[in-house]
Amino acid sequence: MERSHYNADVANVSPGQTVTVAGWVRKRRDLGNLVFVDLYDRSAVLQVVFDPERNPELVDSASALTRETVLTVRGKVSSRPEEALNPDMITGRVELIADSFTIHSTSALPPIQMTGGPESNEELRLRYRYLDLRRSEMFQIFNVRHQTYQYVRSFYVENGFIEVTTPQLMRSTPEGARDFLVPSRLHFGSCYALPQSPQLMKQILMISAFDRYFQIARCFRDEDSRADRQPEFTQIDVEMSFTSIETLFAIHEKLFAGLFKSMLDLDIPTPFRRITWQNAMDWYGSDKPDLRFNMKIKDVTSIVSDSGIGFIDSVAAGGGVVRLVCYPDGAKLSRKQISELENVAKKRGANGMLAVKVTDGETISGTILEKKLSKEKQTLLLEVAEAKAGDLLCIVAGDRMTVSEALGDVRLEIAGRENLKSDEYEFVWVTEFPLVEYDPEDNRCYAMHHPFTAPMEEDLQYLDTDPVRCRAQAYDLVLNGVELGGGSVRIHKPELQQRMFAALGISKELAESQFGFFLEALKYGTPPHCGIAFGFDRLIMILAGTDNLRDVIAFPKTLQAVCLMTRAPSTVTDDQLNAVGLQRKPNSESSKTTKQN
RNA sequence: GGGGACGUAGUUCAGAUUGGUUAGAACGUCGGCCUGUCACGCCGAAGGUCGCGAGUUCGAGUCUCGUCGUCCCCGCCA
Repeated sequence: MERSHYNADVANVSPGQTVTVAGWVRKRRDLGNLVFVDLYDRSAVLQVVFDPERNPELVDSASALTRETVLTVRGKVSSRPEEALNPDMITGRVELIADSFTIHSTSALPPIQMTGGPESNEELRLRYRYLDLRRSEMFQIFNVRHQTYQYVRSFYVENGFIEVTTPQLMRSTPEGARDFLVPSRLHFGSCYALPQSPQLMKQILMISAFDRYFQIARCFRDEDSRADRQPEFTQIDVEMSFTSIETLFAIHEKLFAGLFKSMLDLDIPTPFRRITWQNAMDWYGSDKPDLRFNMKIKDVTSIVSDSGIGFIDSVAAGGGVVRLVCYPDGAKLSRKQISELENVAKKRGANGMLAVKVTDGETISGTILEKKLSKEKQTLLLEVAEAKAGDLLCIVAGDRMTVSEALGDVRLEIAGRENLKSDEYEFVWVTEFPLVEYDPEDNRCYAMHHPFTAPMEEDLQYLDTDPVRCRAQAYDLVLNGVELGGGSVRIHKPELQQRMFAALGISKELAESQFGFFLEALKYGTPPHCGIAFGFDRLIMILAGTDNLRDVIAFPKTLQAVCLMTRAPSTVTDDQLNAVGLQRKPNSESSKTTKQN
């Protein structure tokens, strides 16, 4: 008895026909002699009827059909009586009159909530992931994921990209995230590293004349997890030769507009907006601005300085800035609510936040600003802030970066509280990222994107003397405050690559020993190329409408990077360790690991 | 590495401020009844190391300390 139809398809079968369906029992409703069984498969729920007038010999045995029993049922499709139609079910106009059924296996009582009611807690869901994934909500998410794989693949194929699989066992390289190491039996004491991304391999494919490459690649980073970060994740990885940022942007605008049309039936306008990194920081206090609402940060340094307000004057004298966001109708806030808002700013490093109520369109009240600032300057301040009566000005003073980031968080907090975010999907390219970042602890610069990113032509002059001043030909694609992906034009000349390493304080010797193979490759005719990579899991989160990254990964890890279903990672035997030349260290760290197993 | 929240029947939660009889509810499970249910209904029953371990106390789900686990944030994540 093999399945002839998925449950959902039975809705379209004409009554009287015999079908065979298979699935799991969701629920049995025993009305005495009349028994209904909800059978579900990945497509839908179908009501199976055991009726003493129509299949008397089966009614008794239907009592065995408890929750999550697996069975195949053959029966006749029947139209439901008028009064028994169920418009909430795909199959609600029909039901299956069972002729015979086979129980394949029964189920222990499921330890998680399978349907209806409040969802079980995530710890249990992850431990019993196979049951969790059996829930239709979860299947829907993975169907979205599946369709997105297919859409993305065919899009790149249609646009002349070739899919190449790059190795999972790679060479460990310095810079960037911590590597997951894979010790080797054949090379006693040596380790492979799992790729943080296929970065160097895809550039090398450009050197190999592949011209347009893509891959849906697995990546691994041994760093602490977050709500939107897993140690193991998937990215759409792309590289292109002999082309421009303009073309790369255009192709990917087409990809995302098409994908969102296909998946969500949404018309995303193209081209996407663009904003430089500096403007994103100044206006939105973030390198991944959420443009679903406006509320730009405004600079008022020149208006409020020299007003005899101590902390402001000293900030301005020290080269700092005074900036604000205007909280629409925020004057209504209680002292406590304002203090909570101030804490948001403080958490991001601000020393404090001045909250100023706008009494009418022209004056402010309740703070030192009212006393110290002239009428004209108050009016000017409100003009710049674009404030109206009843608004609240949230003012922060300090160095430019701290103020931006603090107000960026305040801006998001206000939008969250007041529900200011529209339902739109606001894509934006953030461009001209800084090339490097100075790290005072290590007294050196680190690449903001990665060390193979090309500086902007006009900033090349600063590369050797003042690299922090260089902007990079690097870009991110941001959607509603989520970083979807990022990329850059790469360095394709060995000399420039050497200068870049020097700017990062990486000696010739170190560069040679760590990236020698790549520097060598660059010598053999490297085309100009650029690329980008997108976080596939985050994209699925948005398409599936979930805010939990673990929901879009079939078998995810917890924040502690543990798989609750398999209990990975586990300790291994001394024999296994010996084989690869490793020895257990008898300290508290290793005994901690032992306890988990 | 640091900060915060949580952990009580199979599940979701109350009970914790103010320590005190036998730790409750709903859903689920099991048994009985029920021929058009689809959150079926009605009657009944079972089901608890209160995460774990110490401590304070005559007495701890409740207070203290430690520990384990999950989540969220900072650091970290080119």
